[in-house]
Amino acid sequence: MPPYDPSAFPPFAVTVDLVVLTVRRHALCTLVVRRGEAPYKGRWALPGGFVREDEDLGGAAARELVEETGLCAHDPAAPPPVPSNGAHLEQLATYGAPDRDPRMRVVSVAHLALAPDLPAPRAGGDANSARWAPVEELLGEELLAGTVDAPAAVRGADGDASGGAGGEEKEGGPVALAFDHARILADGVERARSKIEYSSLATAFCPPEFTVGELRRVYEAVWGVALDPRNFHRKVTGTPGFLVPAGGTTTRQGGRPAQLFRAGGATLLNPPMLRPEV
Amino acid sequence: MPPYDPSAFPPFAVTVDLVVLTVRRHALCTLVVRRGEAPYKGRWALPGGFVREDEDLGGAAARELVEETGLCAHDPAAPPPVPSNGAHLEQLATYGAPDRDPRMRVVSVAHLALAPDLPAPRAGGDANSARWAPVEELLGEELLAGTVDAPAAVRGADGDASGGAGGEEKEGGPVALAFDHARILADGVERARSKIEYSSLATAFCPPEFTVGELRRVYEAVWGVALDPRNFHRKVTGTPGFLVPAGGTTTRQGGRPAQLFRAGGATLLNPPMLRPEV
DNA sequence: GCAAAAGTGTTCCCTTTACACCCATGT
DNA sequence: ACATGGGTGTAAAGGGAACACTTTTGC
Repeated sequence: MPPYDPSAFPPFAVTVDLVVLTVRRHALCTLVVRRGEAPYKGRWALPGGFVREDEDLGGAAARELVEETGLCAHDPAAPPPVPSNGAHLEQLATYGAPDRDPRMRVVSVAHLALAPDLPAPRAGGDANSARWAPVEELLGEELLAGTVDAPAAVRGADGDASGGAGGEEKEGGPVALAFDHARILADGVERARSKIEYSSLATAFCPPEFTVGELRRVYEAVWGVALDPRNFHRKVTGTPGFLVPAGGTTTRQGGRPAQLFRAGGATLLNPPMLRPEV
Repeated sequence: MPPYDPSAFPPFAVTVDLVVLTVRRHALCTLVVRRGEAPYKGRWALPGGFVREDEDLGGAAARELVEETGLCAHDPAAPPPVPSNGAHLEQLATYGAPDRDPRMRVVSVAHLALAPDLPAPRAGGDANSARWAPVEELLGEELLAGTVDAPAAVRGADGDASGGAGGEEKEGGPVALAFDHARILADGVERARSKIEYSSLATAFCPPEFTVGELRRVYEAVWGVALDPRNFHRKVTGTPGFLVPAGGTTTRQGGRPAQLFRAGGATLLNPPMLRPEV
């Protein structure tokens, strides 16, 4: 191993990118911001920014999350600074292909955040430069692709980088995310989909007090399947420590009043919730 | 987001560190190298090195793996350059606390490699500066600690960094790994332990052809439990695509000749192998 | 009354588990 | 013969899937 002579290793810029997921109107959505500069000017991108000189990676992600959404995440690795607001934040993966940013060598440590339904994003005061986009809109069939090859949209984006094609995009059509953010988003969605199987993470999508039906609709939105309400109810209420009754009831979903619950202390779900085939 | 002016962001050094796991004599072992320089001079550390200017993160990890072990990893993300030798390589997590290296700001992208039992490590030709160490020796009860707080050994290592305490270590006693490598190793071991539950990853610890009993002993070594040989046999041979008969038999374990198998194409094990409680 | 959502009970079936038992080799 | 590990059979217990049915609200 060479000594740490500054000329002995190449300097990198290190950033954090955020996959912030939430469930809105029965659909899994992610926060995207519109780029104001080249490359990929005018394209949607995941929020993110540079890691500061004296900042931990998780701290940088938590800071970006607050800046973009006002959410205070509950990061178990960094308890002192941030008051928990119920949101979940964890490291996802790191992306560092040499050509992922045409300007320079950037390594991005992507983080995954799960948040309850929020009113509206605010990106530095500019309202219409940030939005909650359904992931299905951003990732067509790419989600089904394995980790073997880069998704087609990313390869295409590389081709016309900073060109005219990415000028202004209309809502409704399929949008291609900037950089390799489609890959990052797909990885984040897959992480969330698999992790709610065996953990209590799905409660991070819910408000502090929620009903069993609301929790079930989270699973249905994230997995894109329909679950049997009766078996689901038995499963989650029968797992000790998973849900604790909050005391009240609500009829905000219509029908018979439903008991309100809070997330219990149990973080692992054993045996896991089974995701139906196809 | 500020423009990519080199003065607008702090420069980082980016390294890859490797958690190379193997099973030797019924024990889960990892590859460690002895540090020849301060800080932590004389202490054991995970192998690793700088990411080069034009190199992918996975490529850097594969290069380090070859340099340290001669293994050619099968990285599904980078098929063209490296011929597969059966070893498994995947990204683990990224560690970037500001003070994790006292000399400068270093972000390390840790990777996890699983390898079959190898004859002996060679670290740049220096034989006794690298060894396979049982993970139980390197991590006492820390494995049971959650991700909440840093393990005690790491905090202690920070205290007497580059001091006299780490001069020469005898074999047999508990050793404290350099930097935050105890945390990285613990995370890697936990990843391996959980991932063999629901994937065919345990076959990466075996030679190309292996018996059901040998595969079972891998599970037993990684999990540290005893499994019922009969039920294990039924489970793995009954899962379609998991194992394919190689045609021959062997008596290298003694007793009745056992059928030889290869790893099948099935990469996911469903339903998963259940890890016994405690 | 009727629709809608919340819960409960019950049956069937598949998997896991535990263990009795037999098989094929080395010494 | 006997120890050792490989492999099959079988019965009991547990959990998931499917679904009939009751409960409690709003309209």
